[in-house]
Amino acid sequence: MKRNVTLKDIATKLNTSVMTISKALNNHPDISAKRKQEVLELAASMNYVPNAVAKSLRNHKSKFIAIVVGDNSNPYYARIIKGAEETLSKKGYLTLIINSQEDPDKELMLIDQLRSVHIAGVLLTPAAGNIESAEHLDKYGIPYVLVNRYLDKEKGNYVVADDYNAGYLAASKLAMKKDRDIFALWFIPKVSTAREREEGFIQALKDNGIEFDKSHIVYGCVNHHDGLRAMHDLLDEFKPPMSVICYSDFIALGAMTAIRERGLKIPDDISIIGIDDIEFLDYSIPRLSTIGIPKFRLGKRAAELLIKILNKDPNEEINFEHQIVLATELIDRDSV
Amino acid sequence: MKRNVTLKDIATKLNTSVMTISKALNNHPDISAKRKQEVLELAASMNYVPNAVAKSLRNHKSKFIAIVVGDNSNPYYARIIKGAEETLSKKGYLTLIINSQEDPDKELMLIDQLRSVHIAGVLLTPAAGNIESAEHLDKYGIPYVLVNRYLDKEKGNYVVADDYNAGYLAASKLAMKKDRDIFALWFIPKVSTAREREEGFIQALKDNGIEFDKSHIVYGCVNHHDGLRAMHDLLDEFKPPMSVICYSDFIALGAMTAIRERGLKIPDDISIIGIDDIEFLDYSIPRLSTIGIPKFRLGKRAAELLIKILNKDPNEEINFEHQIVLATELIDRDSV
DNA sequence: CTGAAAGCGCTTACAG
DNA sequence: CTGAAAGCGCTTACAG
Repeated sequence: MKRNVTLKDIATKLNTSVMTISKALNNHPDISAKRKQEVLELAASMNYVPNAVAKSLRNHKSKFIAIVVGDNSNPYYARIIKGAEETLSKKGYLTLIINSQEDPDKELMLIDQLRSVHIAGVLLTPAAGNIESAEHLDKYGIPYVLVNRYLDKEKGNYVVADDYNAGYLAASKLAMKKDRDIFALWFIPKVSTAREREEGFIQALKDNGIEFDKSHIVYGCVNHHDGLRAMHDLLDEFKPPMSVICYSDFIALGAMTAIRERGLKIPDDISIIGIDDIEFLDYSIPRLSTIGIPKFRLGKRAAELLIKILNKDPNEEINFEHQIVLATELIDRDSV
Repeated sequence: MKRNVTLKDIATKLNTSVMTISKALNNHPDISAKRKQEVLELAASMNYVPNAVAKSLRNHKSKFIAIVVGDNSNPYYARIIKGAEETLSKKGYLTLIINSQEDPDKELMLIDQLRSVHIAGVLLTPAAGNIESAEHLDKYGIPYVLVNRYLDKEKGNYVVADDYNAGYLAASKLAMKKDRDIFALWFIPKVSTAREREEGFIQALKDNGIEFDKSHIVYGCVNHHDGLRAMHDLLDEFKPPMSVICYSDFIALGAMTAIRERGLKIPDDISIIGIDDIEFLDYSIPRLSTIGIPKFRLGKRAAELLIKILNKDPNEEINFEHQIVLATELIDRDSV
């Protein structure tokens, strides 16, 4: 690694002090216009870049922001990350990506590792509803914003989608098919998105005069493989016509495959709806009806909120909290 | 941000010097076992974490590695990132994610920004064949490994897939359908993957006694939207039956949609094959035949190579280069 | 085996 | 407007 140009190098060339250079470069008022001009030009010609590490050591803060998700290659998280990265990068922050693999222990370990790097802040999607990571961040005074999932609906800073409404809209759509029983392929109930979506869909059914049979919900579906298996299990036990509401598009994708493998037709035999609006499922056959979750904006808004918190006047008395809930919408295609 | 525990805090409690603490914590030989034990216990009980920023300033190196890609939310890159992150994280490195948006200017700017943070190394997928970013990294002495695309086949450190073979395999498969002309929906030729895949497919056709008509290749397809539009254009001009080789699965996805919109059948009217093996296309109808690119391993191997370079003995005379090419394979499904 | 000195590159507070 | 001093937390020599 070659040595970078430092303030001292510039000062030496100009026969002046490091302080003068620092002031010129940082728009300090106590500097003559002439000096400033001179310094700026030389610095540029020498390809000077400030040493962020030294700054960080001196100021106890950095330009690093970590985003913690289950898996960056899950298209859902990938879009959230993109939204966050774009905003952060524009504001001069660098984005650290941390995959928790939905493992609370791993997540906690990684969060602790962040303590050592003067991280400016964290965007956190808590693994499996894990509350400890957030507690550690609080304990060490690292600012953070929860994204996608909240831990306590009434507390802290978070940006989530209106998951209750997502569940409500999905079930309302299915409720229109009066001739079929309703089943649900679901995620792990510990997570806020799973609980909210479930409450929403049960309420929607109630509002449509349908009492949901609690034994018709299959928990523990994480990915499309689970959706496939769970749908087959369902079809072993129950007969079409039926309706299926899926916690996620990926689960729906697996379920659709199972339905096809059984030689059944969508939506003739089985109506199915997903949630998330994963882009490429617009290309499935039939095109999957789903609920749009603004993934990119989830990341973007969370990043904006975090930056706002970081720039907050430290003398400001009110320790404000922001609980932002983004709207969700029905994307009605051909599977219901 | 609360103040973290420092060496000095520990030293004060133990009535000794900072140096002794540092030595105890870093397995320095010059320290008594008793002292060491004592320090280790106290440090743990005080929740001490070393200040990586101070270390970095002192040692001129950090634990940050940046991965530069076009778009982290593209499933192709997302898997490469995952492979890299997993390896880096295991070795104690933190992964910075940088989206170039395939814009060479933006990429260059971001790379320059990395100079300021004592970055340990970079994994680079050069935007649109941009050579400047790599030159800057060379200039500033920042170690890097190219991933997915190379700049000069004979030079530098890179990990790529055998794209020539990918093109060769895809075209060989299509060549079996003797009754139809072959067309290609392609990416930008500046990029090594595009050139290699093209050379491979043309050679395969030659080996099958087919002279490829150069006017049958449509360049400039980046995503599925382009694939859709390009396929429609093709169908305006040419009549099925025909075969289409697509630079990527995403382009193929768009093309398949266009074909469906025209009321044509795959593979009866049109044979189509992709490259990349994007996971969910296993669920398309019909299931897309494609060429498997080991995306995860691309990221993993590149990360491993970079770490090897970083840990290389600086006195070692030979400045070794590694040009790693990972095998690709036909994934034969139902679209040809 | 222990520790005082110097320095990584920068900025804050202060003196001139 | 200019600059000498001190310090952020650590480690590399080096002296005892």
